[in-house]
Order: sequence, then C-alpha cells, then structure tokens
Amino acid sequence: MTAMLVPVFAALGDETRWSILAALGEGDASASALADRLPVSRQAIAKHLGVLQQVGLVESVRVGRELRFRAVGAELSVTARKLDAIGAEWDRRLSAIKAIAESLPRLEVE
Amino acid sequence: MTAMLVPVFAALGDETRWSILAALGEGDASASALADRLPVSRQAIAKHLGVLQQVGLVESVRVGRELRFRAVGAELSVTARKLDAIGAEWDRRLSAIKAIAESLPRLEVE
DNA sequence: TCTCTGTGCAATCACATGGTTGCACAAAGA
DNA sequence: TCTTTGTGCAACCATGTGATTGCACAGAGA
Repeated sequence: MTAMLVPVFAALGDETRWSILAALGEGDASASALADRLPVSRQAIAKHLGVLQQVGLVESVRVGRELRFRAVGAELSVTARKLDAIGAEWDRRLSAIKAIAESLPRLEVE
Repeated sequence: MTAMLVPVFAALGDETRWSILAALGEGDASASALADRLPVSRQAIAKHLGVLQQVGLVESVRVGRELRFRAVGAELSVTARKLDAIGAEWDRRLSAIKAIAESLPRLEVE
C-alpha cells in the first residue's frame, strides 16, 4: 500500500528538486529555462525532471520543439493524505497503550 | 520554510526505514529486537534509527541497558499538512491560469 | 565470577546518484 | 541556407549511503 509512496518521498528528499518544483510553482517552464534560473546544468535538471515525472509530481507538454513541465499539486495532496493517516494511526495506538498502562495498578519499582 | 522538510522526506524515501517504522507502529522495540524481525543486521537498523531520530520520526527511551524506540506520528502529521498546503497552492495557481486562459478571446492557430 | 545479551564504534564495500562535459540532431528564425 | 536554440544520449566522476563484519564494553542473570 505504501509501496508506491516511497519513490515519491525519495523524489522529494532532494534540495535541488525542490528548487525545481518551486520554480515550476511560479509557472510552467522547460528544462533549459530552468537551467537559466538555477545553478545547475540543463542535463542535471533534465534528470531531476525525469525522476519527478516518474512519480507523477510533474507533467510535460510539447510546445513546438520545447518540452514544458508543470508541477502537479494533486499528487502532493494524495501523498499528504496517506501520510496523515499513517501518523494518526501510530498516535492512536500509542495513546491506546498509554490508556491501558494508566489503568493498571501501579507497580512499585525500588 | 521547506528547508527542514527535505531531510524528513529523504528519511522516508527508503523501504527499509518504512519496514522499521511499520514494525515500531505495532509497538516500541529496540534495535536488536527489530533486527530479529527484519532481514538486515542490527547495525544497519541502528543507523536507520539514527536517521529517523534526527528528523523526529522516532524517539528513544532507555530501559535498563536497552534503548527502546517509538514511532512519532505527530511529525508525520505536521509534514503531511505542509505537503498538502504546497500542493493546494500549486493547483490553485494552475486553475487561476486556466481561468484566465479560458476568459481570453480564442486565438486562431493555422 | 562467568556468561550472555544489547550497544557502540570503526573499517570496509558495493552500488546508487547528483553532477559534469561533450557530441549529435532537429526545429525555428534571420 | 546558415545560425541559433532546445533536446536527447552517453560517458564519466565524485560522493553519499545502505549494508556488512569485527571488536570492544557494559549490565543482567546463573
């Protein structure tokens, strides 16, 4: 269930990819356009875009001879919802354990 | 703002760490106990727990001579909320651009 | 005390990955 | 047509990292 989630997190676990996503958040752009704004080569950016596209965080559209990329927020929302559910489950179990522990007769520890 | 987020995603971008988190989700455990259940060495698990602890996804408590770890769901919830906000923002801008585009007189393309 | 168990630290290794440069090629514009 | 610009592909390199083994040490129990 969470299997498909891990690559998304791996993709999000890189600073450069976040700067790419941030740049795309202000409007679609091609790899070359991004390379003008960011301190990395176009090829490096193309690789990152490949990673992001593979996990659905960006989409690409051909415009003439250039490939424009767009950040896909929906994927983030889906991921966020799953994350929240998992976190809530852990805390639920934790508080359940706490409640049980507190209902027990106190054990004396010397 | 998102700067502290990236290490969390990097920590979540590994299958083994997810199995550790999943195991901890069913109850606190030490590195050695986890090594009995998972197909990796104790030292490898200890490293992973170090990574997870550094980003606040697990906490440790000394019980006698053993170190017990617990999954912290709250950190996931915080992360999930930030993710959702970012995703919503991207989609908001995207739909805003769409709305503008659709309100414009249609351009003829030959 | 002797033994077993759980940690901690270090060295090592293989592989993934972020980054670069170089070259080739196709399409838009002068 | 010639030049420019944007891609695509490949080789290469350095570093990070997931994982291992080995050893040392401290605490709990027989």
